[in-house]
Amino acid sequence: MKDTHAPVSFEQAAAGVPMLAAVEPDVLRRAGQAAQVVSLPAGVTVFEPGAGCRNYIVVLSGSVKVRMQAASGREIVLYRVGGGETCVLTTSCLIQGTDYDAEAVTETPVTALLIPKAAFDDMMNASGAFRQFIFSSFSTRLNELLGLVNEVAFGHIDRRLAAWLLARASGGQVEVTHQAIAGELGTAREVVSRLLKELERRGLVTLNRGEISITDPAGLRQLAASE
Amino acid sequence: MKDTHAPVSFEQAAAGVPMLAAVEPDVLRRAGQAAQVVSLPAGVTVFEPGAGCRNYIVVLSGSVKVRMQAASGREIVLYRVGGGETCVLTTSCLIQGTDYDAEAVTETPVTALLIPKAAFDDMMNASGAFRQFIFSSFSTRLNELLGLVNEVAFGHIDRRLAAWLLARASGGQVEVTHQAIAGELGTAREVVSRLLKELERRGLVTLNRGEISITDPAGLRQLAASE
DNA sequence: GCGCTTCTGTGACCCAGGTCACAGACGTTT
DNA sequence: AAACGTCTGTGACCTGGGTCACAGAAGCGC
Repeated sequence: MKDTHAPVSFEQAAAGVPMLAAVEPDVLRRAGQAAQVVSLPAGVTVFEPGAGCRNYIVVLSGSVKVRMQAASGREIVLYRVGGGETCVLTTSCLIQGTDYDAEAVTETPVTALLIPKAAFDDMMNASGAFRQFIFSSFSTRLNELLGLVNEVAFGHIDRRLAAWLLARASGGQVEVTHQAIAGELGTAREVVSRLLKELERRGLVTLNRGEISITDPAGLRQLAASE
Repeated sequence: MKDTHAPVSFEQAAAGVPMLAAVEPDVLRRAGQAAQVVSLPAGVTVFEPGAGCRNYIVVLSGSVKVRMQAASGREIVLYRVGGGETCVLTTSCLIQGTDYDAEAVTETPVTALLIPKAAFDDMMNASGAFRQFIFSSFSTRLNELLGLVNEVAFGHIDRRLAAWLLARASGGQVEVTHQAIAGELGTAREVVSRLLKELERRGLVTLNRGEISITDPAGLRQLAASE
């Protein structure tokens, strides 16, 4: 599926999401009646702490990041939701009827499928494939979060920084400000600047305003893997 | 349900777990064929990182704690599973067919229901009530873990200690060693000792070997709630 | 009682990383 | 090119909390 032409119909949308494509046609048809496809620009808040939730959400294209904010203003990214994925927090709120306690922001233009709670419940009841989808999403995120707990509780920031750079670099580059990285990792900008400079000194990366290039991926990987 | 007489039959066991009692009788009967009730003494390792998983587990009585261990040997408790609850990690491993990456240890004698994967799958397919059960477990744990991430990333240990004491004290008392608390919170024993002494100085608790008494719950609560 | 093990208390120390306060550097706008 | 906003680099500093190294205390077994 191309990003340039966002799908407009539910059918096209569902076809582009493997897990949905596996859902029984009649169930899918019913869901299609109630569902809608929306597109959002980058930088939009999808939900905030305290908000309720009445739609199940499947991201079709683009990326949404889900983060928590401390009272101090510091923040940490919990996970991101990409094309074909869903946001567990939403599922969770939907199922339990509770409110969100994190916030979500689009980081690129995003197209997404909104499925009202009633239709969601119907799918859950009627389709094993859909349940499978929901469950694996849950499991995956759960494991990610366990990893995050581990990292945050015992890991060092230089490690996490290295890992983050590797994970987010495409073509050996990342376009990002130090401030933004700080927000990802849950630390302060100065710390990121210092650590990055240190990495540059060691020849692992080169720094330019708003952009970081990885010059020694192996070295970075080693750092990221060190305990 | 009393702890003193652990249930011996599947029927008795299921009856004691509200969420299972809601499952359709015929589904439950099928599951009962395959399931078994086990009892474990305290201090037994239920699963370890890297272990696979072939049974769904419902704790009937007692308590199991699930924790992660860092390479350094420091550890942190992720959550505990009490009577009528299930371990999401197990569910997750079962669904995804992946291995555990944490460990679980009984902290009291435990009775539990083991349901083989095949029977579990059957229940999932056949019973909406069961699915409901699984999903709310997932959601609940997920939220707990989010809270934990938040705490660990931004919280201070004195706060967490205060909260922990309040959560685990029964009758204003906790029987626990400082070492054990350190393992709960993911810190070092000396740190716990120091902080506890400080709390005692402030008149919030009194300390005795292997036991902590809360003398000023309100004060502790205030500390626990402070940002 | 005596010795062991398990807890607890503490001082000394260290270090990652958070905070503050600026100073440039770079880009953009006008 | 002047001016302004955004990024980045850095020094100085502070502090929470982790580490080490012991020294008592408390309970336990003999």
